Amino acid sequence: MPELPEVETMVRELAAKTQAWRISEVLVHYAPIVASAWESFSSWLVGQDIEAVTRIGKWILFSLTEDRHLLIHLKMTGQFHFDVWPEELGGWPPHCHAAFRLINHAQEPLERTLYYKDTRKFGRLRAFGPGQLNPFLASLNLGPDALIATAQEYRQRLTQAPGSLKAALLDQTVLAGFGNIYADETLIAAHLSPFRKAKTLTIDEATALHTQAQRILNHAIECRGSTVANYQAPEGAGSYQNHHLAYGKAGQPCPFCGRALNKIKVNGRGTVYCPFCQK
DNA sequence: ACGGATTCCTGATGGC
DNA sequence: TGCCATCAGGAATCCG
Repeated sequence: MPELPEVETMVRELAAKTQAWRISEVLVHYAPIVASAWESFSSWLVGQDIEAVTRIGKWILFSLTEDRHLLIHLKMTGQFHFDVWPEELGGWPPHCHAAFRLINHAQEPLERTLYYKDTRKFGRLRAFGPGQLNPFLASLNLGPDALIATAQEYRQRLTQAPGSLKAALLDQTVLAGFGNIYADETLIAAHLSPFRKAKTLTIDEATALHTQAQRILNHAIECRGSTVANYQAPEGAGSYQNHHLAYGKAGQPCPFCGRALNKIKVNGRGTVYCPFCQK
């Protein structure tokens, strides 16, 4: 599922192919994916140039000219790919719900179409006009980015979070970017139990958690993310799933002690951990 | 104030 | 083999 490393990968690949391109036309094939006002959705976007593509936690932000923005959350199965406009394709590609026709005005009439694809249709697209983005972002109340936050910030945020460490890592208002995969991977690498009350983290434990999180998130970005189920970035699948220690490995030996990894539910999320190594 | 269930969705998987 | 139930999960929302 797209978490920080997957979203970061997509953002880099999207930036390379869309930055300085102009949105000339927008089509939406499945209306519920548009979560902002329907009437203004394409009008905020059409005719604007894409100045930057950035990541905010697990959100993807296209910043356009004239203080207009396209903000996307991929949820479970959202992804992007490039192709030609639906009419020229003879219809919509499977599970594609929005199409953005892009032209590069700096060169000869080059054009490409960016498709938003989402099998389970959980993802949402929002367009913002001038002055509208920041109030929305503020309402999300996102914590510091999991990749940028310091060890001290990890400790401050986590020791103020209610509930278990697993719940705290998944809570985007505590730290932004973790999802189920990297929460489990970070916890096992730091030898910390998902059940552990976040408030009880010691300085050393918070430091270890931070160290492992940085190592894992950066390594995962180098691998262009984890491809489990059907995640793909525009340039294809990632490979970090080959480095997973816990996620998807229930019943297999713990990499540290060799005893079987356990799978349980914590706050409704599948959680794989070692009952012996993670304290 | 917390955990838990529910909702949104579809495809993959497992059991019989 | 075929069919139905279950599961997967990000995050909002509601419920106890």
